[in-house]
Amino acid sequence: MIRVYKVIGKSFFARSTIAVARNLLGTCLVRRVGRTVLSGKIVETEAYCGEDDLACHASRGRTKRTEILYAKPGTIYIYLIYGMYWCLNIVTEREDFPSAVLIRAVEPVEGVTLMMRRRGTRKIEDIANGPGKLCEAFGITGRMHGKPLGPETLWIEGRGGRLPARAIGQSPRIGVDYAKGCARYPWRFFVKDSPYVSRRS
DNA sequence: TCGCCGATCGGCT
DNA sequence: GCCGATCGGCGAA
Repeated sequence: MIRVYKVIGKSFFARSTIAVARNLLGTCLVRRVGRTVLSGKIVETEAYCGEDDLACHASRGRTKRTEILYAKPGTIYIYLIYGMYWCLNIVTEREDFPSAVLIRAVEPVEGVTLMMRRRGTRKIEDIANGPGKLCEAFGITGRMHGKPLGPETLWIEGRGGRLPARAIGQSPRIGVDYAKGCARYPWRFFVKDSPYVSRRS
C-alpha cells in the first residue's frame, strides 16, 4: 500500500483535546526505522484533559513526571506502565495547559512483517490493538519522550478530511475506574466495527 | 469465552 | 509501601 497522505502539522494539536482525539481517527501513525517504514491507521484514542480531569496524570499538578503535559502541542509524551509497557501520547492544546491524547490502537498498514516479529504473533488483529502493543510493534520507547513529532521520531499523516460521525464510536476511557466521576466521561473514541480496536463492545 | 493473576518499576505518599 | 491510561497465560465453565 502506498501512502498518499500529507504530514499533519503541529497546529492540528493546538486545540481542544477532544477534537484532536476524535479527528486523529483515520489518520496514519508513521515511523521510519532504517530503510523500513512502519505505519498504521489510528482506530482508537483517548483524551486526557487538564488538572480537573482526575484520570489525567496532571490531576495533581506539575511534577517532574507531569511537566511534559504542559509542553507545546505536538510534543511526544511516553510513559512506562506497570513497569513493562510503553504508552504513546501526543500533547495537545496551548502550552501550559496540561493535556494529551493517548493513541490506543492502530490498524497495521506498512512494515507488518517487522511488527509481527516484534510482537511475536502472526495474527494481524493482535499486533497493535492496545497502547502497549502498538508501542512494542513500532519499537516506540521512552527514548522519544519529550521530543517533537517529526522525521526523527514519528509523525502523523492524513488526507485533511475526517471520518463521518456515524463511523465513530465513543465510550468511557479504559482502566481509569479510580478517577471518580471523571471515569464516566466518554472520552474514548474508536472506529466503529474495526477489528483492530483494543476492546469491542 | 470469562475472570483472575503475576510480571516489574518509577513516581508518589 | 502502594499502585498503575497493560498484557498474556492459565484454569474453570
